[in-house]
Amino acid sequence: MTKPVDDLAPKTSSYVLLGMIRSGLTSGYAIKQAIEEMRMTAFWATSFAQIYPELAHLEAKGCLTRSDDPQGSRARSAYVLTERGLDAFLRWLSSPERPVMELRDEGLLRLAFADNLSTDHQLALLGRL
Amino acid sequence: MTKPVDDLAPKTSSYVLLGMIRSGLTSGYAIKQAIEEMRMTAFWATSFAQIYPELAHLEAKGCLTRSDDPQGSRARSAYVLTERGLDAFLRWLSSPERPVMELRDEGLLRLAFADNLSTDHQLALLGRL
DNA sequence: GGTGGCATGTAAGGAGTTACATGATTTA
DNA sequence: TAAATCATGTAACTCCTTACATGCCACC
Repeated sequence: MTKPVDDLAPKTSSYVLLGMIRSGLTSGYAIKQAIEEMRMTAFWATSFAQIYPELAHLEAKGCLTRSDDPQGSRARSAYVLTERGLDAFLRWLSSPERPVMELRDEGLLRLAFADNLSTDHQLALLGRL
Repeated sequence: MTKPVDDLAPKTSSYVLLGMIRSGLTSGYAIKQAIEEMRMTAFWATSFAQIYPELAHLEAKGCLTRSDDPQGSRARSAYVLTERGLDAFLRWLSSPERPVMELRDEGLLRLAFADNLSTDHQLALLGRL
């Protein structure tokens, strides 16, 4: 038995990378830029410290192929999807499982405890939301 | 120089506990229940594995005082705020810093990549949001 | 010559999760 | 008597963050 494709990229952040590469972005740096430019950070933030190790990991799992893509004498990597990678990505996209939806809102949390403050401090708190 | 009160409870989840105890809840179990009943999980989730160690930590820092509060022969702990604890809580509540607001929405993420699917799969995806 | 952008990465640690473990009490 | 609820906790792990480190290149 071969392992099911689902195991190749267990965490959602992996699929962000697969999807971005599928969209034609080739380097980690370009992916990070795109995530910010299209304001994907609003509902799925990432960092370089996540992206680069995860690209290596996805390559090791056979979801990506890496190649050198130097700009002059400045090194750059270019990634493309393998068939396995594309397959994993598309399976995730059309997976019937309920998608994760998590919110952490410190403003609402403070609001929930606002009865501990005086009226003017409560107003100030609302202003900071 | 004594340490500033802000250092006593650096993470937001600590203040949830301080606030709940301030509201008159005494045990970790009761706090967890209340968080779920008032649907605070919608914007700030927690678990027992977070609550119990953190209560011990806040006690060690001098923000809480613990006492035995058995129910029959079933053990239970009761916590109350110390002056330091109350002080830390109120400072957090009226802190001028921008409150943290983080969203992780896998549904929106999939939507952002929906152009990789056929029309009927796209519709199915919308149905799963 | 310095600042800012391009490009890739590592180290250390914090915050939170799931799963497990235990035992008493209440309710069906 | 079995299941649900009350009550507390630990172990192992994952994910993610901040801070750091390096070096090239273009522009002013």
